Amino acid sequence: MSAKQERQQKILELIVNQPIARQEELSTALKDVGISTTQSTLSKDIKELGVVKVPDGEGGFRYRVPGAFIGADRLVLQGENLLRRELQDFVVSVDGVDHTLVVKTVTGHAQGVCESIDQMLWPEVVGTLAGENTIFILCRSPEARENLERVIQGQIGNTGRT
Amino acid sequence: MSAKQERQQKILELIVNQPIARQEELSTALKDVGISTTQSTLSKDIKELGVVKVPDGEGGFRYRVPGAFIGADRLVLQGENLLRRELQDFVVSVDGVDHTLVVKTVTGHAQGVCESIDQMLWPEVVGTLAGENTIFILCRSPEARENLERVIQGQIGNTGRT
DNA sequence: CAAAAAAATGAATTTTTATTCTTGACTTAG
DNA sequence: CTAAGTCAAGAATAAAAATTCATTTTTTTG
Repeated sequence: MSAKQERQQKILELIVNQPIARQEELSTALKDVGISTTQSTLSKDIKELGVVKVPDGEGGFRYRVPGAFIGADRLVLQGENLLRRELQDFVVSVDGVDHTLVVKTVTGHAQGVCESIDQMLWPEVVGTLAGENTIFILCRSPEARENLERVIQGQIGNTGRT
Repeated sequence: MSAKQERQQKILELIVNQPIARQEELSTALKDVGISTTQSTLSKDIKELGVVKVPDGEGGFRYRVPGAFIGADRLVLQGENLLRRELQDFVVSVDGVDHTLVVKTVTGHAQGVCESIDQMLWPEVVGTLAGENTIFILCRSPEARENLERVIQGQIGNTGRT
């Protein structure tokens, strides 16, 4: 596991388990765990990981991993993070015409990927249907389809891995 | 409806329907709709609304309303926003001891509020149980309970309304 | 193994966002 | 009606986060 991967993994763990409001704080927390890095790098990590700064309802802020929870001892992905992984790992191709986007996956994974896509509740998505290795995504407009296509293509390319 | 409410409503609409990356952009978009305000005010609105800036997967950012989608023509709340509304509208009292938090609601709404609490996937929550007007929330520790209690109390107080 | 290419990193900087502080409008109690 | 209090808003500022650019490290490939 590369240094980057280790750091990013640790970032997720720290963020899930304690309220961290600023990147500097995160830097300090990482230092306590023996990982020393700069705000600059953390900003990039945070972007790659899809980590997000949310109002905590007490007048402050807190970084959150949208959809990650601690299962039996392991950090389990959900939502955007899960989807990103799925897209990276299982998607074979993305294509589409007019209102409809067609995503092909490794056989057996269309249902799973589709489920995650549904859960994103993208406003531009009207409905989805998955077979064994193909997903149809009906979008509100051809432009919406293009957008979504671009987003998914982006996720596939931009792995955040080493 | 106060000016503030109108503005905040419009902010949600704009953010859901178009990619907005910066508060200045939002300011411009609002101006186009006849609402003129400053970045300063938008920062406060965004915090109150729980709106969040997320990486868009294409190298940029976009503001999102965590869990809001367009139902049949109306903006429908979900997730944090729904929960906030529910807490504001239905919660009667919040109390607790040791690991367990007890939330009382208007009769008939415990299930609904509990559902939203579950969906938040708060790491500090071990499990929940709802009756008709009472929710039990079992937390990982008494401290976690205190935190959660504070968060919920905060939401109840901090209405974001006028 | 060496050279070339790609990726990762941090320092410095720019950009963006949050907050503070002040002012003015509106509300309420006396 | 007026004073005290609350709320909303913006200007200025402080704080935080993103980006650029130069450098180093790692990986790939010949």
